[in-house]
Amino acid sequence: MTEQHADVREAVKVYKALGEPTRLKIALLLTEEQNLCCSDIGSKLESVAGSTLSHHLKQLTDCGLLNLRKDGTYIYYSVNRDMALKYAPYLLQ
Amino acid sequence: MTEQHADVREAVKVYKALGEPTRLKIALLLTEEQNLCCSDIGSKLESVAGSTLSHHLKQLTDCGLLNLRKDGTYIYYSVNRDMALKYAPYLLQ
DNA sequence: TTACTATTTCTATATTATTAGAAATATAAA
DNA sequence: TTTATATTTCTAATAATATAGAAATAGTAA
Repeated sequence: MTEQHADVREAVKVYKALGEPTRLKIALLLTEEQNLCCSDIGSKLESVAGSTLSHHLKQLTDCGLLNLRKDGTYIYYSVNRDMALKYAPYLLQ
Repeated sequence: MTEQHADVREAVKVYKALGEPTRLKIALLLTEEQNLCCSDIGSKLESVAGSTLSHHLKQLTDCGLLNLRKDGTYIYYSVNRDMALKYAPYLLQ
């Protein structure tokens, strides 16, 4: 394992996050339209419970792929383009 | 979901394959040194049973990330650079 | 305060994934 | 043929993940 792969653990987290259809769709939604909140995203997917969505969004933010901005009761999510470029530029196509 | 994301299912398979430490390490090993066989790879990882390794290699080839070339009882694996470039150029760094 | 909306946390369940031993298959070499 | 090595498949146990309902938390607005 070379120096440049010292971040294998981070990469695993990112790829694990993207290796699930709902989460990959969320990431793609957010590259098409930044700053969506949890309920916006929920309305663009078919039948995902709020608690499930929250779980997925946490995983995507925990690995660094999504940034969030709180505004009142809303949380707006956007894609961290540096992370996407590094690990999965496919998202940005 | 746009046209260019019609391959979401493929992407999920690729990212699921990379979202596991042993498999990511295998992919990284193979970008550093192409054409390793199953037992070569096994000897470069700590204590992974042959059956487990076989399972991981199958997942990596099934999603298209690895190519294989059979030679006698040996199977030599290499990274499919087009797939890596498309989904995870991080591997090739 | 009360009511309402957004999101998270708790909890439980169901599904999927990882792992490896044992047996099977395949090829090569003695 | 026998032996040895490489790899896969079968099987089962264990661990991890996805899911959603219910309850909790937090902010906003009436």
